[in-house]
Amino acid sequence: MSPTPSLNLDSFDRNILEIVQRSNRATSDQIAEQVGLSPAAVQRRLKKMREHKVIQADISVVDPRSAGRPMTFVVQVTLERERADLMDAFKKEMKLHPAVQQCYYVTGSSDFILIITGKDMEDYDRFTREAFFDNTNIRGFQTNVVMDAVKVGLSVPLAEE
Amino acid sequence: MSPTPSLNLDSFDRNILEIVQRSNRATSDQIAEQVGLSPAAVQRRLKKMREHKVIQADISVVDPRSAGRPMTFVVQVTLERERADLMDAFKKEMKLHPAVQQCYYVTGSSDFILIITGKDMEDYDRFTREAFFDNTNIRGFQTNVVMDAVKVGLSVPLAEE
DNA sequence: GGTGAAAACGTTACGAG
DNA sequence: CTCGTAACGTTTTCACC
Repeated sequence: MSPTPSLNLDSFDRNILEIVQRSNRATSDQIAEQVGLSPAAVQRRLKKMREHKVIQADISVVDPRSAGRPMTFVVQVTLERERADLMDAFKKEMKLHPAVQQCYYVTGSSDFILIITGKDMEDYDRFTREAFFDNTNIRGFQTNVVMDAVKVGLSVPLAEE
Repeated sequence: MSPTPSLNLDSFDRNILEIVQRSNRATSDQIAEQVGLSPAAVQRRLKKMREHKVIQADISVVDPRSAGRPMTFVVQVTLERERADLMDAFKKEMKLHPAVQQCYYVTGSSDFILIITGKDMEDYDRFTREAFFDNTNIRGFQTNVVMDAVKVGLSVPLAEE
């Protein structure tokens, strides 16, 4: 369940990660200079970290507005029954649905928290019908409209320890 | 307020974005073949989209577990007063705090929704003290512990229109 | 881990549509 | 204004130390 790729990261690796998770278009030369290694060593480490899935992906971040999806919603979903098979079906549906940007299965007041993007309210309304109305296992959901995406990112701090 | 860089994207651009937001390490040759353009044309379009901030960033996604931050929390924060200056201060604090991966200012039952990463519960507890306890403007907060990050990403669908 | 040569890649100038 | 082709400079990759 937790195939954490145990690859021991030293402080060189962490410094490299700190840079590429801000910009993976930095050249090995630039990175090498900042971390105090040769360009080839930087590349070897990056290759290893990609192989071991320490670096999970290398992506371009697209402006949602340019993509014609200026609205973001945070949705809390509560299920009727927490049956494993029904939950798996729900997870699968969320993974496949293009409007779902993020989906977390959580403890607490609700069962799932979703981050949804859409063109407008009507678009969101359509999503809720498709995803929730047909699903008899959904007890209810609560929507928060995002007015300001104060901070958005996937970067993780790598400091201490 | 909304400096959407009006750069009209045609279907070539959208196809290119669709590829690079999954993997920006695809070479121009690979992209060119898939979209039906020459490698140079692909590069030119990518350059333009980066200049116009249609592509906001190019990043490596680091596995939080490898980074020593295996836990994720979704936090709903309610403010005491919605005063502009206090809110701006809170936003600024969230932007700066390394544990805060995402922060949304929302309408609805709560005022802010945060995605927090941490090493363990103790780590999270420390965060709440730092960020919330000292802040007299915070009425309360509710925590959801993430058991399964079903879907995580920043990709936006680019279909229709 | 470093070095250097070879291969792959991105960049740019040019002519054409 | 944008394409494709081709020459050019840069970056990555790989064998070797």
